[in-house]
Amino acid sequence: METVETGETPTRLSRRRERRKAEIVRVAISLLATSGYQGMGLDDVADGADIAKPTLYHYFSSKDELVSAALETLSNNVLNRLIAVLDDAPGDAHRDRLRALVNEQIRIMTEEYPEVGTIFAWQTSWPDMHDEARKSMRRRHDAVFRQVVVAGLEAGELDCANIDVALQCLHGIINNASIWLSQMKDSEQTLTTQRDLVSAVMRIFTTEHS
Amino acid sequence: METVETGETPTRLSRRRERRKAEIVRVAISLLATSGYQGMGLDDVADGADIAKPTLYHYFSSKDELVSAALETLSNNVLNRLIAVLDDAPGDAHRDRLRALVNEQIRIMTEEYPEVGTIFAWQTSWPDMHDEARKSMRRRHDAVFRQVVVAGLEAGELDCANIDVALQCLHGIINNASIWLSQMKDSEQTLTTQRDLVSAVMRIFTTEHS
Amino acid sequence: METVETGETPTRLSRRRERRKAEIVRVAISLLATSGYQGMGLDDVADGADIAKPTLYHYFSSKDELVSAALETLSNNVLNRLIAVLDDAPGDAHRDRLRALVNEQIRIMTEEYPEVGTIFAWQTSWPDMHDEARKSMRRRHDAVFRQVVVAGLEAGELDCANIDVALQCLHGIINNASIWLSQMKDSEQTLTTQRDLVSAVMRIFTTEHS
Amino acid sequence: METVETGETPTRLSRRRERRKAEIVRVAISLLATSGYQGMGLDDVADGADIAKPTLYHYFSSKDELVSAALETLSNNVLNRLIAVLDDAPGDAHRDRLRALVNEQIRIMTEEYPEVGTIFAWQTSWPDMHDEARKSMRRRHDAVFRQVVVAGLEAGELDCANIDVALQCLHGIINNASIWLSQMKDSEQTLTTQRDLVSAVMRIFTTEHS
DNA sequence: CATGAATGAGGCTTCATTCAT
DNA sequence: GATGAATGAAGCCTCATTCAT
Repeated sequence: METVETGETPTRLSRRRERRKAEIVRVAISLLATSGYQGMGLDDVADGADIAKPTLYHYFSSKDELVSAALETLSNNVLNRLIAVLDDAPGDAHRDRLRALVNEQIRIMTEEYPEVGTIFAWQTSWPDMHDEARKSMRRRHDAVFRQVVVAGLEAGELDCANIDVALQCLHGIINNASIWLSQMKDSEQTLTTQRDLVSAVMRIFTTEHS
Repeated sequence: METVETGETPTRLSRRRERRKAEIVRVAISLLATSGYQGMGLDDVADGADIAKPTLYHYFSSKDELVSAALETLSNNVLNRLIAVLDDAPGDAHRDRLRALVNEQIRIMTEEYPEVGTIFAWQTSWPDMHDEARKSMRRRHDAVFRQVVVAGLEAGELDCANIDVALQCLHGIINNASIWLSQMKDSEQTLTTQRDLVSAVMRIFTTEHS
Repeated sequence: METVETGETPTRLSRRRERRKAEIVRVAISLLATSGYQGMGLDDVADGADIAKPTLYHYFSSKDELVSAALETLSNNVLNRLIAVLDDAPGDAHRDRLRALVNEQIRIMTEEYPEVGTIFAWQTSWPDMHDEARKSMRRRHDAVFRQVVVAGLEAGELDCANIDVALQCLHGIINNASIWLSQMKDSEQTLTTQRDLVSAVMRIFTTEHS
Repeated sequence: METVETGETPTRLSRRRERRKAEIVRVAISLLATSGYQGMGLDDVADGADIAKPTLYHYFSSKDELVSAALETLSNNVLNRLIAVLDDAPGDAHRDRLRALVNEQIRIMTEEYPEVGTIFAWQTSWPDMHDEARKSMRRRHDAVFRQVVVAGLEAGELDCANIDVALQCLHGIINNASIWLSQMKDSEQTLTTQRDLVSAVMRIFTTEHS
């Protein structure tokens, strides 16, 4: 949950370094989401993290390394929350587990990372060097959902003609919904919309509807 | 093929100017889609149109004016194709008309504008100046689909709990699918996938499935 | 009074060419005065003369040639008017002739060329190539005044310690007054000020004052 | 020697910053005078200050901000020197004080700022943004001279028909003389000319001459 | 460790000038 | 002769990055 490469110096007061790093990454994720790769200026990152621009280079050797760290952190946080949902309800019906996953994903996007969809969208305009990281994220993210869908299909609880297409639809809906939902002012309406959204997604995977 | 602002001088070889303008806009649309607003450099536009950079200023007085023209051309082309589909089959069942719309939209995105989804996506990082154009495009685009869905709901042919949510899902699926589909190599698989995609979308609007 | 290099083709309907040239030069003089050498864009000149920019090159082979023509026309017009004043009153007292010269110069600057002072001011920022023309203009201009002053000094009508210094003062006063006067709104005040200005200049050349 | 905005951090080697800033401003003043606003290129400023062009932006956020600083520095330096002259001889006769002022102004223009006249001349072609600064400079500059002249008129030591006209003449003479004088090679002649110049100016304000 | 200073590369835009029609 | 089209050079400004303190 901290950063990945810990382990060398178990614990020391260089924890401060990790805290700073995490703060910088947090700002970077936010800027990446709102402004895109080209729009994220190191000036803005430094401002947001309350440090001077050259100080960034004590933590990340280049803009692209910072971006990589941001992508990785973002991936891990999202995946961890999704996996936690599955762990919390290991015995549920597959249909309910899928519903829970979708619901959690939507909550992540409205509450914590309103912008994550724009980062991992298929979209290009990112340097090639990050393609692998973004593809990997999408793959791992897809695997979480796919595993539940496959089990549901085998158990006869779910039903869709083409699982690849169905999962693409799922990702499309979720990515698109992220910013749309986070722009709603009325919080009650937001909740209602979220519920309807989950239902709409479930339609893609089920024949009879609740 | 559809340049705007024609009609003033139906004259002769100033057609060349319009052709050049259209070519520049074409390159701009492509770059906007692949690289985003910030990533679209006038150098690249000029290169793509085989002219020198300052020559761009004979046709567009600034980068933003070129971008505006690109957005407008893109909007008009897409909307015209969708409307043409509706006009071609005015008497069909609403369900079939919706299916035709979705199908056409997907074809637009795979054949002509593989990237249109990324331009009109909710995403930010565009100068405020273009917000209105992008919102307007989404609004008009949504209206085409909504009108068919509303008619279908009233006729009892379609059925969805929340029309706003359903349409958002539709747009999300389509936007997301655009680049995904255009990256497929095998053209037969592409066709199959398109068909499955349309079916998946239709699930959101219908209770019994064909 | 037309342009200088006439004489080859005595008269023809290529008079049109000369008229165009004169119009262009007129616009150029105005822009040179209000915007300076760097500020005078050929776009503006073409606009002001109601022709297209490349058409300028049919009349002047470069910006600098146009500028040269402008300087020459300006010089000639001003000098011609000053000489005409002297010719009109050949027998007057030298003091009165000087007063008439100063008065005419001020009228030129307020009525016809409000900006001429800024062009021939000592100021630099002009390409070297025009230095000679500007120096020559100043020399010829100075000669007109100097000739009267010298005659006045010899006749004992005028009196100044250093004729070079006195003439420099005269030019400085006149150049500076040009834009100052032309900014006055009240035309009666303008007249009064002009009269006082002439008196002030005369003080430099006379011991007893009228 | 007089940098503005000191006092905040009376600290140590951030003095270097102020020195650099002053150096840049010095170069800018010189270029503004010799080349005008449009002629002053940031390339030249950077060359003159022996730094790279982007480095300028560490000190001034735009060309216009640099120009503003240059105008302000120039104004302050000139006014301070003039006021110092008045302070040095507070008890002198008004006529002598005026003579001292004129003398000092001429020395400023020949020794330190040969070009100041061309910057604050009435001339246009400057962006509107600097109009206020230039007008303000002329106003404050005029006030210094006017105050002495008014006192001299009231005391009966000076005499001129129209004080506004007389002061305009003074400024015109001084501005015009600046570059003229600074082009003289022979330093003895320069001194003689300066003295004669002061005498000529004094004629405008006095009836009997020394 | 932290930062002010510095900069090469690149981005948008303007301008005087040439070329083809 | 007149003009729309085209462009190389230059101008102002930004940004990721390095260096010295």
